[in-house]
Amino acid sequence: MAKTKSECGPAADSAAPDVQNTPTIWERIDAPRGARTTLSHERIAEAAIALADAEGLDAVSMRKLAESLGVATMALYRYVNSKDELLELMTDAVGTASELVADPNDWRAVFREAARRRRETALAHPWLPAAQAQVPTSLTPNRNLALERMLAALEPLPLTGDQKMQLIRALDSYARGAADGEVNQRTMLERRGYGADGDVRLLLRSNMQWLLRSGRYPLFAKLVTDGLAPVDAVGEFELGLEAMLDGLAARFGI
Amino acid sequence: MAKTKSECGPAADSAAPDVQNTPTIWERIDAPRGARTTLSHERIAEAAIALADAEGLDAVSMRKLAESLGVATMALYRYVNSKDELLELMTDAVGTASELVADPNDWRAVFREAARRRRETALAHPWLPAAQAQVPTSLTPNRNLALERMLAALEPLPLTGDQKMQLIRALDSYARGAADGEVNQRTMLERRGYGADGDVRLLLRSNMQWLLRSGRYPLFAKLVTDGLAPVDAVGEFELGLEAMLDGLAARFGI
DNA sequence: ACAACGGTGCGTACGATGTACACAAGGCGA
DNA sequence: TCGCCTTGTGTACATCGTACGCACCGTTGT
Repeated sequence: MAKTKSECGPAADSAAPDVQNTPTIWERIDAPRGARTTLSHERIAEAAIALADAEGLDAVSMRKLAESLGVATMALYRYVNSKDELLELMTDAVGTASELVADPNDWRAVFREAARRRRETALAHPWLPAAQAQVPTSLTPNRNLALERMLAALEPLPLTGDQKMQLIRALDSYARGAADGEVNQRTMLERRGYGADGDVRLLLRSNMQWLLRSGRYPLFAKLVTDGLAPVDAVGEFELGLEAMLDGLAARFGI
Repeated sequence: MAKTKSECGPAADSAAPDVQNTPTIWERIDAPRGARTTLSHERIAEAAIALADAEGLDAVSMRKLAESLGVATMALYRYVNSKDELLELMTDAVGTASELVADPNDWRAVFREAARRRRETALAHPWLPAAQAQVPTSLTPNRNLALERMLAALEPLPLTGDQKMQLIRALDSYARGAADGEVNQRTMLERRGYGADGDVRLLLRSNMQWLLRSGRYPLFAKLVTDGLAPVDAVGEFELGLEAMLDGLAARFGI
């Protein structure tokens, strides 16, 4: 994206500290708005998410979104500076943290919950990984909330601030990778004609011809023909999650 | 994407086994081609990657790519059925596995190498995560090669095929998440005007106003004002990696 | 040597997209 | 009630992916 027409000519000195001072959408979003409020950031995000859930991320165009809101296309631009910002809005909005069930003092329970939530959100909104990859974001309200909760859980432990962040980022890396991977796989299954909750082995089977013909992957081929059990997605996610938690706990002595 | 004009009308029965038999590009790619070969999959992938590296993924349009190859736009479509397939080509081509240095019998060394390679590839081609998210792929030649190598490393161990796959996927999840996260962060830094290898704390500083004004993230705010050390990206990646390896090894008793 | 044929590259055209810009309209403070 | 600033509208343009039909050429069968 970033197809702004003006390309910002002579190029902004990329070393200057206060250059690029464009406030993020999150700083603008809380400002009170004037008259005639038929639209709102919330309504826009909600409609966009509904559209993406129903017809995929590609279907989320400014025109279609505006139409689904009963509004002219350009009206959206009073709330969003670019489509990228719309995506930012969407990725934040799907992560509304709702109530937490984990014991806030049990850090492993809190981390587990955060990881599971991330996975579930991604599976519920399969366009999420693509949106996040297209519009790099962190420091978004809901992500910060999750961060804050994890920091709270680590509060009683004897860790430096840097260590806490390392812990959180490591866990987050796993959760992100696992969630994205799973979405990836489901999307692939769907595109190839099997339902999103089909069996991965169907995919393997349909591509086996090519796999076997080039004898380049003998071990993998053997594995496939010997027969793999159906993948237990939740179980596998939990396994990696526990492995990561164990490994981190051991490494930090907690 | 997937903007094919014909939308495939009456809808293909999504349960039928041999429906959607469109061969992947990987099955077509090895077929011998006829006359006048000014183009090739390799040349196309190479040029596309160069373009993406130089000007970002958005700059990779069929027109620009064709121009950079000194060829008409539509010529590309003799090698690629859609832009999605071009992205598939690109994501596979950046992963050319080159020589392996790890002792092929030391599974941890092999896994480490695979994870590091993944991270390095993503950092060298920051558009990769976006491309992968946009066009779900696995079963691509180079990814299968990596898989094969890991399977080989696990060969001497007393594990079932399913366990091997679990091990590999868990490790891959971490590597993927960590790499994507790092790329994400660098891209953000760049967009905000700090160089890609700038300090994350600059980003925090520039958004602190908003963070502090809403007193919603007290712990995080405290962390930031107390001062965080500059992030050691490699060290942090390695830490999570070792934690994951330890945790997995323990869990599988290997 | 030559003809024909199938694979290769080209040019044009169309619908859709993001968004710049100038204008209309509608609610709030004076 | 009047003005004014904010919100919503309409039009226009560059660019995108790609369908379609034609031109070209290397190979192969005679």
